[in-house]
Amino acid sequence: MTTMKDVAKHAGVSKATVSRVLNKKGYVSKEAEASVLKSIKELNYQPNSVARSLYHKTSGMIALVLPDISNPFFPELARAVEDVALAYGYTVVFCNTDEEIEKEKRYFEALQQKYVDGIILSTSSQAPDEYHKLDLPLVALDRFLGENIPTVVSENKRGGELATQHLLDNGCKNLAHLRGPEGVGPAEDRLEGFRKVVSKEKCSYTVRTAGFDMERAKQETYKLFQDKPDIDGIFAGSDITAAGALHALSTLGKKVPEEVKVIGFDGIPLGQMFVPGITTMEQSIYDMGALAARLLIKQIEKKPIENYIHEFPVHLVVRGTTEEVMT
Amino acid sequence: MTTMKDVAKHAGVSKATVSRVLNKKGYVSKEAEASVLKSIKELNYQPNSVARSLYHKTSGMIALVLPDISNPFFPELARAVEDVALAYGYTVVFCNTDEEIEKEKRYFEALQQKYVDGIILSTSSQAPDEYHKLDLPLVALDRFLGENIPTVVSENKRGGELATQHLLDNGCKNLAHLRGPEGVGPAEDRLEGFRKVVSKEKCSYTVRTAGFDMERAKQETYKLFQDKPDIDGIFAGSDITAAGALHALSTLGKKVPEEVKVIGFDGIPLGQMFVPGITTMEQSIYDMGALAARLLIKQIEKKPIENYIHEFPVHLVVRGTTEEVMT
DNA sequence: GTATAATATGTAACCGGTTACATGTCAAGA
DNA sequence: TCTTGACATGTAACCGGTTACATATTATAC
Repeated sequence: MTTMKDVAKHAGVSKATVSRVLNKKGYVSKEAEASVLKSIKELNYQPNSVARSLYHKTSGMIALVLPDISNPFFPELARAVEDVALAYGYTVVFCNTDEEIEKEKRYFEALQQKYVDGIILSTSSQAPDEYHKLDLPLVALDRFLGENIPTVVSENKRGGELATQHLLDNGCKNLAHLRGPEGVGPAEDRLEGFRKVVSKEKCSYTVRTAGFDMERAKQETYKLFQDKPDIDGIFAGSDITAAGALHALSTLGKKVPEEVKVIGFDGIPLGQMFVPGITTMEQSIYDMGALAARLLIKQIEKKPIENYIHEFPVHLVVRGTTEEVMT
Repeated sequence: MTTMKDVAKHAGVSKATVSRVLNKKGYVSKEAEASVLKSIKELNYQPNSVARSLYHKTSGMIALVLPDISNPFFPELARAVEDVALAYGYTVVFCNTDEEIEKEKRYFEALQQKYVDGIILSTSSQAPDEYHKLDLPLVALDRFLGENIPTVVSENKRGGELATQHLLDNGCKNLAHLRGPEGVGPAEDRLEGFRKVVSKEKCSYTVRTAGFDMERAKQETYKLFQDKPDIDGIFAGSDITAAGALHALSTLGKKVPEEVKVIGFDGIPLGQMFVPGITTMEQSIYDMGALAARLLIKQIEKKPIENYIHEFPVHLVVRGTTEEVMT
């Protein structure tokens, strides 16, 4: 590896001058600059970013902390973050916490020691205070961590309302909501939306906790129909949950959408791969990830942030599980 | 941030002694050690890994270079890599190249400047020589890059054979293979397996390129049945491709598995979420990722590697798209 | 009792950049 | 002609660790 010293010697100048050329800072004569640039080329010099980090106390790295990249909701988010990061010259480190506090803490320690410039959090295991203690630029993505942390979320409550309304509009009389994990913001908000609509419309309903897990959703659906065989509309807390429900319904011999209608949430690609396609409340997953990354980089670069809460609209995407549509 | 200097002062020793305590290297008296440890606690000192990196020319980071994390094959792989990395104290940086040489090159530059300790490559855009020039520990994952680069792959050819044979065993007479992208190793190997069986069995067959893309697979399937309406068995190059085919078949009104049987490849979770479940050649995705990470770390830590080529067996998982099974 | 080895610790250089500061040149302005 | 400031460049300290080397003390051996 050629270092700045080598370049300096080769160009017949001091390290300082080389540095000035590289950073376009301070005064450098045309001749010196030309000479340095030539030497850089000839020696194929690449500045060492670790040395730079040490001095500047920044690393050009941002971390993406999420529960589990193999949950299909996250890859697209991660992809968006990485695309934006790349465009701005940042590198993305990713951390799967499985929502375990211990793992999260270990990551935070390691990340701080590496001078990561900021963190995007899609988990919420710890108390908000902990996050502030980090004294690092943060962005909350798909979670809410506190007033003064920039936040990017979907209109989950409204989505819950719209999804529920969609079932009712399609003639469902007995609704079930397979809700996401307790304590997880978006899941709570979707439930709230569901509650709001069913109580206003005074229709019969039930709520079961299915996490965001396909297998569990399947089991809960079996139980659900054991208890309440007349359910004709299911609002699943996620598309994965919907897939689980559809599985169970298929086994139970219930026809979708004729006998039971199902709507999911998220708008992950899985939904349109399914046959029939899963009706869902689509989130702008990629855009959310991209915005989160941009908000983080803004903070890192000390640029002002106008809004702290960014709520993305959700869109009803009607597919085969609620209406018989042409494919 | 407290530094070693602070700790040294507080403990009444020199930086060198603090370093010795931290690294358990060289001679340190019991008293000095106790004093240093106490100071470390009291000052809540955390060593700065950037400074350490600068001296050691290593970073404790490994990079995972893949085409696109939002391709459902990769999240599980990434997860496995990250799990192992975490266990060994490494951090994972991830890089989506979209199989573009330019992107890949930019990443490599950035990674070298950051002293990444090694790279796991699930892409193959560049010529093998380029990879050797890096002079960094490498592991090829799901791709073959050269004899002397440790490689972790599935038995793709054998998988192709087994999948094809499974269709024949189930009575298919007119086969189609929706092959993966040209030039991509696993896709070529699966095709080779397909060819081997169909030519031996002398059955009618056709091959279409569908990439690993659902929409394209759908379109190719439409075209396929336009040309050859009597196709009764489809070997899709990936589960995503299979999903696309199933979509098209549903639209075409072809009954699966009665009229047409479909088998995919990969064993991604999508397959079992589907109704009917997608029969597939299952790869040990997680195990492959985990092994790749271990092989990389072995190289980084200069431990001997016994085998350079690791071929994981594939397993036929029979689901609803080839046989009518109980769910 | 002296040579020798093991133990203990500090000093300073180094990793590869960045930059405050000192110094020097040269041209414009008084 | 002398002052002043823009321009140019080098020296050295610094970021926060690590370690070769020097030095000092104590224990062991002969």
